[in-house]
Amino acid sequence: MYALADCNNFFVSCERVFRPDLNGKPVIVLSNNDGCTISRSNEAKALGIKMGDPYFKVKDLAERCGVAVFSSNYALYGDMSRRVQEVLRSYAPGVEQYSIDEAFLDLSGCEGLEFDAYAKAISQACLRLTGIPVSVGIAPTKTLAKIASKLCKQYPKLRGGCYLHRPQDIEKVLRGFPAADVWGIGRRSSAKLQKMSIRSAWDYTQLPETTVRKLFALPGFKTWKELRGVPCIEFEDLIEPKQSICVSRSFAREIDDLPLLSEQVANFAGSAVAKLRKQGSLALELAVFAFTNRFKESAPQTYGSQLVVLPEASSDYRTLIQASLEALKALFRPGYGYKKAGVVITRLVQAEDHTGSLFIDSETQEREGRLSSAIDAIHRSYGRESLLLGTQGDGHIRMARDHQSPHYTTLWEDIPRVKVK
DNA sequence: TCTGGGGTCCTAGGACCC
DNA sequence: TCTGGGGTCCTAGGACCC
Repeated sequence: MYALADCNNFFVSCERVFRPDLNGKPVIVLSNNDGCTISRSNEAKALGIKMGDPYFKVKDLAERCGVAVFSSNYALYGDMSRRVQEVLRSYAPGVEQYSIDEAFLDLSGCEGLEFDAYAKAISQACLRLTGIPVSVGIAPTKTLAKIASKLCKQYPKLRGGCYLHRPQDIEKVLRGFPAADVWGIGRRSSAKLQKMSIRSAWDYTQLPETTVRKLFALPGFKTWKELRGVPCIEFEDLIEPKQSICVSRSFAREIDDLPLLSEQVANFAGSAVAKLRKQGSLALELAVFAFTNRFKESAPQTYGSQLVVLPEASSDYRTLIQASLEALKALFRPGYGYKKAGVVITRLVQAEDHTGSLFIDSETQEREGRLSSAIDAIHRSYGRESLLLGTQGDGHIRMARDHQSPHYTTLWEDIPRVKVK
């Protein structure tokens, strides 16, 4: 058996932990730059605010209906997520953190348990110990566990826990569950199913195997089997190092000059390197991309990306930031207003597995390594923004975040910033 | 005026080999 | 009209997830 623990309206719930006056009221959380709606309370959903709705389109409605609006506060959400995971770990030998607000639990070896009561117990423990409401579904496959957890949100009577295992119950649930809402069936596949008059998850399970394989390939076939109770999506509780790391942002306004854009890109590269170093990897390639505002149809559009193959696998701040600036220079076209840019580092290798090049000056490398480690240490003690390289920006293009809550549970956000040239 | 960010897996097809 | 056959590796892009 697998459990899926899914935090209800997670970002909104995090805000409510410290603002209990907002329980029962409409609340939304916005993406970076206060751009889109990315989390909604049930009351906000009832008002018709959709996932991904641009804020400027729902602002009037929100003001009219007294919706509490928050800018996203990832320091808070990350910390609350960690707390929920901690509770979950006390309930299962294996926990796979699937996303910031979801985790799978491996319940093999727990066969003697009363699973329905267990699901409810996990949910209640999360609420009691973290303040976050969590829906826990238990079923023979991950895909069915996802569905079971969704049922908890639909039916408050389940009190946060649902055990779905008897074939007749599974059939009944799947008959009433839209195929488009199944984990693994996205927009494209839903459209195909729609055309075939396949509406419910049950209809999907009744398609012949060969049809599924042909039309929906291996991923669709796995989903088909999982819905039929045959587990085939593996449980992955080992945290593998990332194969690629991307840091990108939209800007509050368009940027048309290279020096200013360079500062931003240097910042993105710096953040990406910090993540790279944290997982103990080295990068062999780095790419920079930048593009104009695609919603502004009257303005000339451009999209540029540039790859740099590094001479040697590296996790050195200066090397990678330098490379990102060279790439940006190569792709930059004057006369365009860039709205978004990013840095992607790929071809990652683990530092301990890496065989160095015969032709590299190891003394220089050693010095670079010590410098980057010193930067890490300063960041750990005084915050990520306490020390920047001279090429990095100091926040000319501030992100719009007009509604951000305090960082209730984490440090460093108010440390004054020092720029060292 | 104002439209997010960060990942993984799979597959078709191209390049290359003999 | 007819244009060998079979294999591997790599990559870009599609589809999906939150």
